[in-house]
Amino acid sequence: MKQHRYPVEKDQASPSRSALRRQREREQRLQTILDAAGTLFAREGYHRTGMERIADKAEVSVGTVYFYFKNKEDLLVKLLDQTGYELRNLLGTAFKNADGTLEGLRKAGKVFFEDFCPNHPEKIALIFRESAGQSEVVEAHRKKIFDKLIADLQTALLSVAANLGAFRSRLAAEVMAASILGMFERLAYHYLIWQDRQEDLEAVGRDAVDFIVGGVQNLLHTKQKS
Amino acid sequence: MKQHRYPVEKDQASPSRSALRRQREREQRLQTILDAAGTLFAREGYHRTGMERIADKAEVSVGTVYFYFKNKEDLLVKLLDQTGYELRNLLGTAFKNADGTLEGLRKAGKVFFEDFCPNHPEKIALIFRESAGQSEVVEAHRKKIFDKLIADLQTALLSVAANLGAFRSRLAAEVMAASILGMFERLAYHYLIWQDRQEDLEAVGRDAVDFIVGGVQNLLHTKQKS
Amino acid sequence: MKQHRYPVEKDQASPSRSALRRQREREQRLQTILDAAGTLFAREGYHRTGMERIADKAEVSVGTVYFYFKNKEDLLVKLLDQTGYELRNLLGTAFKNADGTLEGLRKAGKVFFEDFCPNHPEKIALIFRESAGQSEVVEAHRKKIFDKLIADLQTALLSVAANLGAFRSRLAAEVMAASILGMFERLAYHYLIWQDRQEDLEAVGRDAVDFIVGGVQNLLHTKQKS
Amino acid sequence: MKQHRYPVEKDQASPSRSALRRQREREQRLQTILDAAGTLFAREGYHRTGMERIADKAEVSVGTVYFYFKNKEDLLVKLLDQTGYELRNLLGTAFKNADGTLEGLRKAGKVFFEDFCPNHPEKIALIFRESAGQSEVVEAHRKKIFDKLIADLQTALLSVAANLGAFRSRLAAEVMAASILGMFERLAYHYLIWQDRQEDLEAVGRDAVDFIVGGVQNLLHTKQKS
DNA sequence: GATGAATGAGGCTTCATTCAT
DNA sequence: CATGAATGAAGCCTCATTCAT
Repeated sequence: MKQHRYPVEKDQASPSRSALRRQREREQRLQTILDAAGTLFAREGYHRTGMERIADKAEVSVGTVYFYFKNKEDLLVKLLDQTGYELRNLLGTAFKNADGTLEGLRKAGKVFFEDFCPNHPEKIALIFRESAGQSEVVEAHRKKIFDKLIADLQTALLSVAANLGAFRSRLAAEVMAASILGMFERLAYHYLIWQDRQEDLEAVGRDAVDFIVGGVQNLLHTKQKS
Repeated sequence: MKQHRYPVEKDQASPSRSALRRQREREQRLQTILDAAGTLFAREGYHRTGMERIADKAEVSVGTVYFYFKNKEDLLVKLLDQTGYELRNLLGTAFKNADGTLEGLRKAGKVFFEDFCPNHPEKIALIFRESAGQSEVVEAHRKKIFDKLIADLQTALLSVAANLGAFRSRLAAEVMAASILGMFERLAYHYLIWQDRQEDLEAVGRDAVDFIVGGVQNLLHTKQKS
Repeated sequence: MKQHRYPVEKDQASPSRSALRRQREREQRLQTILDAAGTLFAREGYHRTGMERIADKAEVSVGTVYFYFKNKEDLLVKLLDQTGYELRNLLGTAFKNADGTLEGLRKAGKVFFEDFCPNHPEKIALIFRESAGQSEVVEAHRKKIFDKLIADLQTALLSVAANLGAFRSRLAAEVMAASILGMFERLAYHYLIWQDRQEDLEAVGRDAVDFIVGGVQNLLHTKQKS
Repeated sequence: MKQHRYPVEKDQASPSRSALRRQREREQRLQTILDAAGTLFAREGYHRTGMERIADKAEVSVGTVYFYFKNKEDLLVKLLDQTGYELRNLLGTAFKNADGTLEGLRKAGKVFFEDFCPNHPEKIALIFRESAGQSEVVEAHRKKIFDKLIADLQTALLSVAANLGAFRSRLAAEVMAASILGMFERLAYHYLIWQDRQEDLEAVGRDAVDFIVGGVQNLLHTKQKS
């Protein structure tokens, strides 16, 4: 069954020029469709967006959408995965540039609120709203993405702890990681989607990071008072 | 066209006994339907739950559901409002019993993670998943609920600040309020819905509260005690 | 899940008059739809008949068709079963009126070619053409129907043998039963569907029966020469 | 518009060697596609088999299939014709080798049940199931094939009658011919497709032939020997 | 008030066929 | 000749909502 073949590298040693071009065009078209779907899902909602609308916006036929994607759900899953990957990359890079100190978290907050949010509000809507509770498959991907983000944050927190003293409780790192994600989620949604206060995002990010830093320090052993 | 009359109090000075009984039965039935819908929405998802399914579970006919609720969306909105009201009450009570100190936040965290979460996991699913991005009307209600919860938290934080010194930034209180809500949301969802770790909820709540306390202190100008 | 409820007897001791009427109307409507589908399937072919056409012909909406039948396949299966049941009844009755002799077969042939064929050509098309190879489920029902018809014929043949002497081979009865069914099938199809020679049906039936009688006798022990 | 040229013999007096090779390759490819389609139609059903599936199995592209065949229906028609031709040849040969006596029918039965059936079950499925009621064009070809088979059988029966005495009725020969075809059809389908009793096929064929012989004799005016 | 049969617009998906490369 | 991406009409089915009884 040769169905829904995603671009595969040719086995040939040197693919012909035209083959390369076709390959490129294929990926472009796939991304065009994905973008169209992403925009519409964020703007109109997953359920209220019909496949025909997506095809129209991507300037292809319905059949073409189905040539590149198994079904509507597949479209959402791919979009979700792409966004999750992007987000992880973004935060992961921030952590790497300042490992072992709280500087990593500061950078991550800054890049999230000052870069990601204003530039990709539709991805915020997608990952934090449209992908919620749509189907078992989508939910599974969502869980995986969130789990990975939490794991990354947890790792960053543990490397901080390695420098500044252990955490006071068994779950502290995991709880903080999930908390930080929750904060980012609700703050972005609150200031970007519900209220349109892009101009406040920088300040929000600063306060959020300070809040996080205070919270993290309070869960370290070296600190005494609570 | 038939109007959707919701149960209204009789204007009579002293309603007859049978009128009272009817009134009570009416409210009971309404709540039965609401409960059925809530359970199904949380378990199967809003869109995958048909009106007939709800009627069946409530042991009434489809027509009856439409007698009590304008439409399916109305069902979700009512459910959402009810849950929001409950949550606000719960947290508001916690704040009142220890106003002006961080003790209010501690109590709120405790009651949320140790009472609300384990007893109403379906309400967590409803308010944090099923009500997300279903329609403009639902989203508006959702926004209102979240705004109120944030406002409540903000008020509580400001009364803390009144005791312990002002916050360092204009937005601090609002940001912290939204952050706390986001934390509760993601933590509850993470530990209750995605993983089934009810037994950890207490510890999670403790760490979350400590995290919050640290965060709040870090955003105060003067920070001595809690 | 209270879906696709077929008319069920009320549990009440004495169903109200209106309930009885509704029940009757329900069965009538179900049959109306079934008839519409049967006619169209036979005339246009199962695959070339859309659900909308069926609904139109039955003067109901598409939704109503789906209220009474699970899906298009269900429609075909019910039709097939009904036809199979009818056919079995018809032949079975013929056998009963003359058990133990070849007279049963004669009667069965007569009733098939002179009653069933001219009166229900669309059922011939349905059972011998449209139901062939449409899906696993349909094929299973088809097999069951044919198996039963063959079993009935076999029983009749064996009761003949009980009178006139055993068959010469282990499989003889089964083979003859299937053969007779095949004969009826192809003859009906040939003279009724492909050529429109209703006027010949009677003669065809007579010859067919004589052929069968000769065949049966030739497989009995009592006869010597082959 | 492109025309669908079927491989035609070159008009040249002596085609070049390479032309010959090309011609051969063309026919091979055509047959490969036909075989792929035949297998899939028999196994999965005509409607449930997509053109892409056929192309895959034949290891060519969809476009290539359309180069050799006008459309999907054409594929089925060609397959059907091929099978019909094969079957006629088979039976015709049997008749020729023993003309004028019932021996021809015996041979035909033997070759059908002992050669054709076990070796080409997929062709049984194709001619007796998949080609039924698919479209007017297919049905027309099917009718033509059956008509020819019946005509052949009728001829054989009449040559028997010429030896042994006339048939008792005007339609007898035609009825018997159609009957025999129906018997073969249903028996093959019953024992080969529905039940997998290849091992019984020989015995089935013997009984069937005896049945036929008895039947034929019973329709002759004078009946002595076979 | 309650019932549940009926509605029909709208949604997703398939697949035979075409045609530029 | 061969390819396979693109097309889009057509099909099946769901389900929120209505309304006569």
